[in-house]
Amino acid sequence: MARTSAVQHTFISWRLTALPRWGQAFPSMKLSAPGIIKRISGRNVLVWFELAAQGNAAEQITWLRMAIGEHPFIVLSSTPTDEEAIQCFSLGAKGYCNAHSGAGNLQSVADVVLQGGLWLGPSLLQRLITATVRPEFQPLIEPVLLPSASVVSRFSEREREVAAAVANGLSNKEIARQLDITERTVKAHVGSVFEKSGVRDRLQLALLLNRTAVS
Amino acid sequence: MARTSAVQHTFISWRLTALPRWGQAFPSMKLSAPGIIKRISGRNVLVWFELAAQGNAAEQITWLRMAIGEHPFIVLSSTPTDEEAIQCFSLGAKGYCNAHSGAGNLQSVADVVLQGGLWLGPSLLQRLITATVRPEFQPLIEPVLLPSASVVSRFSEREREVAAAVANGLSNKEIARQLDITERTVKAHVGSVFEKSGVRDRLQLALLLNRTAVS
DNA sequence: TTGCCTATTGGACCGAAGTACAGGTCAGCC
DNA sequence: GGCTGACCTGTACTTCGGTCCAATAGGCAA
Repeated sequence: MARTSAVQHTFISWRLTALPRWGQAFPSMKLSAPGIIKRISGRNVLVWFELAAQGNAAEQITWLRMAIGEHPFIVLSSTPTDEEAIQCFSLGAKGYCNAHSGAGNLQSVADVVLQGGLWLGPSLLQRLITATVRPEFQPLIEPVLLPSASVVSRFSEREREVAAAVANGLSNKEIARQLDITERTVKAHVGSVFEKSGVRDRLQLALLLNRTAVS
Repeated sequence: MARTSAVQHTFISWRLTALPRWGQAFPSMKLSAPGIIKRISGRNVLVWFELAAQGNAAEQITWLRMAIGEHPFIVLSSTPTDEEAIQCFSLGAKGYCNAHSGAGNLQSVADVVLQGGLWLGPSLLQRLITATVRPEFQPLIEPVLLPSASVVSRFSEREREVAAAVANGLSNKEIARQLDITERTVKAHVGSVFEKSGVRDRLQLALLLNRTAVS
């Protein structure tokens, strides 16, 4: 719960009434008005965006995304509905919850999102479950959990094997033993995997393949 | 139910004993051994992957994904558990079910997945439902994507910050810049984080915090 | 005050990771 | 036959990661 400390929480809202609650959840938070978002910099930024009651959600979020770039964002709605939630997720939101949620709740949401998850909220989750029985609903989690298949497809057989090993945390020496080749050869494969996937080291590769990374 | 006809079902398993059952469910199915998956081509492909009893699931799936690319896959386990299911879903599985399921059951699973849904299985589904109804349970997705809360809770503030940075793939030098401290100090924090969480290097830490493989 | 924890830093050290340059075999293809 | 790509290995080198042995300083509690 405390791990949110390194994160810059930026709330974007017209209202100020919820400010104390937000401040309680994240002491280091910042507040911006929707009209005057400046370029948000830094690595660990989490944006909380409260939908204006009037106006449609899609328009507001499209606009928001242009303002904040690639930072993950969570949508707060004072009149949440499942339809609106789905709309938000399809526009890239990482979370959707009631604007009147308490501090503890917000922290939970943040924790989940910062770990790369989606925060659905109980109601929508219920529907998602229903959807496993009633297939007419569209997938929700799909876009999040999927892999970087496009990158991997360019690996050779051997490269795939070493990449998988790296993604599981093995050292070069261990991979060498496992595949019964020289550590030197492992390095060669690892190197070309880096090149093909455009990462700089094994950690980033692991994050990429495990679909976690942010950078 | 009918729409499964156009789909290429590919089963990947060491065992052959279940073959008749699978063939009954999907007459046009194909079988591959895990060691020799060739590039799977075609549009409508659904991959069924049976976990080997020994060896961890994460490793097998990471490997699988690299072999099959973007095709959706369903994991079959002869000893299914909720924990393993969760692990599979977080690695991109579209379904998780008992390897001994009957033909009719498999067809249901296929239907759901082909409609874009997720097949959770009754036990996990039950857990999700319970959690949505009884709010005193912690957020659902949390235990899934979230961490080793027990480990993290023993970190100090600073250690949490550097741990988070490491988990996001930053180098010591970058972390130092970001936190405005010496690289030497970063090393100190990183070191004590390793000790507290019992991992040997930053890659394993990243995997641990991101809740992926363990090996 | 004394002790403990935390944060900070230094220097030295060593092994792992990654790169540059150079080779070698083997298969398929024009 | 030449060409190409995947695979394998070697030497040598630089950089990074991680550890050991220190030290200083602030906060907090017995």
